[in-house]
Amino acid sequence: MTSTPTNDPADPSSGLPLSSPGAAAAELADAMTRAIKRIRRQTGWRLEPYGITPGQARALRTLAHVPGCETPDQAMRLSDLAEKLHIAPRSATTVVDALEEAGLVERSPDPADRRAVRLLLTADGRAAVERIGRVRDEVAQEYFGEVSPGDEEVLLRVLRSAEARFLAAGPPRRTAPPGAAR
Amino acid sequence: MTSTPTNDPADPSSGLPLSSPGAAAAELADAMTRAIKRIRRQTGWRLEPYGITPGQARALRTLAHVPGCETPDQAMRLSDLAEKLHIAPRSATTVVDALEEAGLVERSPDPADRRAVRLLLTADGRAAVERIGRVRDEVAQEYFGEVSPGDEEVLLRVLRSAEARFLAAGPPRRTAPPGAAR
DNA sequence: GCAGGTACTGAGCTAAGCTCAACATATTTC
DNA sequence: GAAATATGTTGAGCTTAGCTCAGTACCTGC
Repeated sequence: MTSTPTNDPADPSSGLPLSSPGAAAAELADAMTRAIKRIRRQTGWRLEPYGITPGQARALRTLAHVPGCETPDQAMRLSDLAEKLHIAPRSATTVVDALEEAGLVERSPDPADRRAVRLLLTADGRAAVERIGRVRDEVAQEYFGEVSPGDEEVLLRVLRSAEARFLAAGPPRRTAPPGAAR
Repeated sequence: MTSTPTNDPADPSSGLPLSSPGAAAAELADAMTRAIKRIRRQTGWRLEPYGITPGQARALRTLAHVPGCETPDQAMRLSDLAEKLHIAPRSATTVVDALEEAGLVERSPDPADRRAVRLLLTADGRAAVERIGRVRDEVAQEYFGEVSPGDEEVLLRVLRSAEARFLAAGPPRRTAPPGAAR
């Protein structure tokens, strides 16, 4: 076995010879991608019987995340929701339409800006959020439950610091770099 | 720490006293979800100038992943690709149509089964795979580059063992549990 | 040598996004 | 205070990535 430091990424399930400097990091990303994909799939399946789609679950969790999510002067606006979900405001309208139809949120006029709409969780909405949380915890527990507390702490620390560094690096760029027009 | 099992849905972006048994695991899952989302977004943006969509990148990587991916008797069949991508065979047809149109793969008759089609990477396809790999490594490196080798090892070990346990637990169930029809 | 299964594809559908334009309301400017 | 401009939401219509169902070509077991 060679002892060169930066190759042999320990084949994940077979493998090409990888040697580029980010290969180990990429493997980390791949492993996380697989884990997350499975967790999301499971979670989606388990919420299906309740008529909650993954998109709705995301939206509800996002809405519930803001402290005063039941009072018309603190709850999110539709455009805030859109931004948080990384979708266009117009798309958020459709999401909210469905949630309102299902009785999980309520559009309420913003007392301070009559153009805007505040999105209040209904009682059913809160129940749904709780159910989502339970399912999410349950699935995550099944997947990561055997991880030792120490390892868990390492993971969280690493993920948080990577996240912080990423966020500190400024807003993510979306436009293509200059030279590379296809 | 209260021991009531089901309250405090625990906001995902700051550490709080967590109450439900899977909450810490769920936080791990959330942190990974955010990381992966950012990485995928970045990767997608950086491949855009080359006209490679995320779906194509996934398909190409999957195809390239099999050893004899250039010889008509070892390369993947369309149905294998579908299975690996978790999409219906009919949808794989469309994906492959696009890849073939772009000159990245070639449909080749299976010498052993004239119903089947083998998907060969063209030279351009191999170049694309390499580009994808480079971009992926680059992005992952930017995100996880500062993680110490020791931590990296912990992460990989944990992810792999969780994955192994999950896979060992049998094929994931897709059907809803009996009682809960909505 | 044919009955029934398997591999792919054509036609047509859905879900979840998008843009563009319209409308009502806010805010700023003169 | 009226006009111009900006902002929050929605209607109409499009795109993308998936789906099912049915059809055709091929394989295999009897």
